[in-house]
This record gives sequence, C-alpha cells and structure tokens, in this order.
Amino acid sequence: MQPRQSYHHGNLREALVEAALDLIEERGPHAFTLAEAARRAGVSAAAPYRHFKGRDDLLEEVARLGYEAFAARVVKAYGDGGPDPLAALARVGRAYFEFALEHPGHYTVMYNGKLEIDESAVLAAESGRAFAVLLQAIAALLDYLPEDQRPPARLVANHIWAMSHGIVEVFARNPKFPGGVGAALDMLNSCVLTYLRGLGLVGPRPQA
Amino acid sequence: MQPRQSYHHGNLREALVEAALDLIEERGPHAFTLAEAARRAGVSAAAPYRHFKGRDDLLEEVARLGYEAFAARVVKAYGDGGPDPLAALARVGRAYFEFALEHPGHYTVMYNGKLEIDESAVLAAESGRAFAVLLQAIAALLDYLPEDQRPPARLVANHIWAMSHGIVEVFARNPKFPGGVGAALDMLNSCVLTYLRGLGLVGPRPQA
DNA sequence: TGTACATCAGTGAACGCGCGTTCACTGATGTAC
DNA sequence: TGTACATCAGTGAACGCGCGTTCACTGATGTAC
Repeated sequence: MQPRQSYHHGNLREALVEAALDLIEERGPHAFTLAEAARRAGVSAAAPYRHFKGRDDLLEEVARLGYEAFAARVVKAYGDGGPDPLAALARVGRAYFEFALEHPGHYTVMYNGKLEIDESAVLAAESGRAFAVLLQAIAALLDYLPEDQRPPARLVANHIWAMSHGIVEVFARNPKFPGGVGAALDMLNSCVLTYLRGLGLVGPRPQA
Repeated sequence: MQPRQSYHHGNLREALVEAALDLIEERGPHAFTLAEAARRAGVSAAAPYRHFKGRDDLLEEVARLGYEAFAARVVKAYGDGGPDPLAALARVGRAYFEFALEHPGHYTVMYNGKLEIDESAVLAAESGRAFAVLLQAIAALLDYLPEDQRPPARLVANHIWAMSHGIVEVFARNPKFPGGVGAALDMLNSCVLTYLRGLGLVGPRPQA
C-alpha cells in the first residue's frame, strides 16, 4: 500500500494475488479489475503484464491457489483419521468452515465464481482431492453401521457438503448473524450431528 | 429481441427487468449493465431512464420483485398447513427449490448479490415473511415431540434453510450434477428426512 | 368524427470515466571477466 | 574489487472500448372540445 522505496517491487506477483483476493472478497469476482489490483499493489497498470498474461490469467492463478490451499487444509485436517471417525469428520468440517472464513476471496472464487475456469483439469483434480477426503472420512464412519442399513457414502458426503456450504453462505458469512462465527460453527456441528443421529450413527441429542 | 414495429415499446419497464434477470443469470449481478439490458430490450441506452432512475434503481426493482415473488410462492405452498405438518414442510421445501431453479436471476440477486440493498426495509420484510412461514411449518412439526426433547424451532428452521440453500447452490444449479434437478430435489428430501429422523420426528429410513 | 395540443416514451449524439492491453522506454539487478 | 553489459521488472503515454448518464430532440398517444 505505501509507496515502494525501490524501482522494483520485489514481490509483485504475490502482491497482485493478495490484492485480487481482497477485491474479490469486497466486490465479487466479476468486479475485480486488473487496474485496481495494480493500484493497490502500488504499481502502474502495465506492471502486472510482467507476471501474468492478462486479467483472466491472474484470476485463474487465484483460483488455482485457492483450490490447492483448500485441498491441502482438508487433507491435513483429516490426518490419519484418528482417533475415531467422528472426531476426524468433525475436524474436516471445521477445516472447511475455517477455510471459507479465513480465505473469503478464495472461497468466493471457488464457489460463487461462475468462472469458466471450472474446465481446468488442475482445479478439478484439487477439488476432487478435497472431496475424496470427505468421502473417506464418511466411509470410515459408515462402517459402524450394519451393512444393510448403510447408505451410500457419496450421498452422505453430498448431504454434509451441502450443509456445510449452506451454513457458511447463509450464516457464517453474514455479518448480521447473531452470535457470529462461533454460533455458525456450533450450528454446523449440531446440524451434522442430528443428521448422523438420523442415520443411527450417534447417540441421542448431544446438544440442543 | 426482434425490432419493434412502433416507436413506443409498450412494455419497456417489464422488458428491462426481464433482460436484467437474464443478464444476472448469465453473468452475475455485478456484470449486469444497463446498456446491455437496453440493447436486449431493443431500445437505445437512454430509454431506460424513462422508467428507472439509473442502473441501481433497476437492480433494486429486480431484487424487490424477487423477494416478493419468493415470499408469495412460499406462502402459497404452505397454504393452510394441511394435511399434516410433514407434507406442508415438504411443499415449502419444494417451493424454495423450484423458485431457485425457475428464477435463477432473482435467486442470484437475493443470495449472491452482495448488494447494499439488504438495508431496504421492504426487502427485509418480504424475506422475513418467507422465513416466518418456514418457522411456522417447523413449529407445527415439532409439536409432535414431547416438550422436553423439542429443539428451538428457529434452530431447526436455520438448519433446514441451510440444507436447502446448500443443495440448490452446490448441486441443483450445477449443470454437471448427475441426475440433474430431479436428483437434487430427491437429495434435499432425503437430507431433510434423515435430519428429522435424527430429531425423532419420522420413522426409520423412508428412502435411501 | 375531426382537430389542436399536451404529454408520454422513445432517439441519437455527446460527455467523462475506467478498463484491458500494447509499446517504447528506463532504472535496477546480477553476472562475466 | 571494479567495470561492461545482458536481463529483468518496472514506467507512462497511448489506444480503443463499453459504460452510465445527460440533453435537446421527436414520433406516438390520448384527451378536450
């Protein structure tokens, strides 16, 4: 933000990505402009072209980094799946939730982007990596059920993914939601637990 | 789209709203431009100013109509709440779902808009009207539970709202989702039913 | 039914603006010797 | 350690474009008589 000392920026590529994230967070991916990102990074409008092919290229890099960081975080949260499947699933849910709140720009690009980037093989792979972890966490949990009342892991994963996304979008990212982020995370936990109880997986009402 | 016969359009206000909805659906609310809406309505860029104060005024009208139509639809779906609370709740869920799919532009403005319109008292009122119906439907259902295991209706309403929104956003509006809209609606129903079973409200596994 | 006229709902040209992008340039950096 | 020079990473001016908005205008409509 403050004027540079030297002619060279030193870290312009990263600075532009950061500026883009801020802009996307503030105004959405479609309102992002290369000119404004350059301005925030303290360089001329032409400077970004030393690091990116153009506007869309920067946006794609932002999306790529987002998917990468997200997948890495989810994988790390799951870890070895211990000490028990429910705890591991809770960590994965928490990771999803925290990523959305700590990286709102990335999250927005990934889920509200409507970018044509979806085509990209790299992004699809990273996205699949994160979903595979969720699937694994859920399959481990479902193993506790007798086989004849075991629903498809993919269906359960879709359900839980939708709950997480819904609570993030409707409540956690809504500054007017009473109780704020903490209350939203509690809400996600109680929602998933009630759902799992419906599957016969956890005991009666651990929390209201 | 086709050139008008007469100098006067006859229905420009509505045509501009429609064009705006199409644009928002295609490219998001931030990418909407008054010029493009006018072009699609077949009039000059100045014509919209006979009907709206400017770009933001048209966008506000679009949002207003969206909230109005949404609330009306949910109210109508709930009807008198009969024949039983579960059926009434299912109708409300279906109404939410169908509105999102049949009016994607409105839905986007309402939930992905990030517009400052949120301030508007009219919109808040319409939005509250729809939520009140959901709350009522759920309260009626929760009456079947003994009082000491009855969770707060607002919490349950929030949970179900989040599920609906999540499934709409992640699956129903995703053209790549296998099975399409029908599968997504099934998914919403099975998700909510499993959740309600977790509350002790419905019998064991009515569907996979 | 016909005419005069006010009003309504369009037009098209113009404006200033910010954007994405290109280009010739130049200051800073790093390397060979 | 010092110098020459290639390369890198910036600048600033320029371009064409589409946008939102304003303005004087004009064609069409509706109403009074």
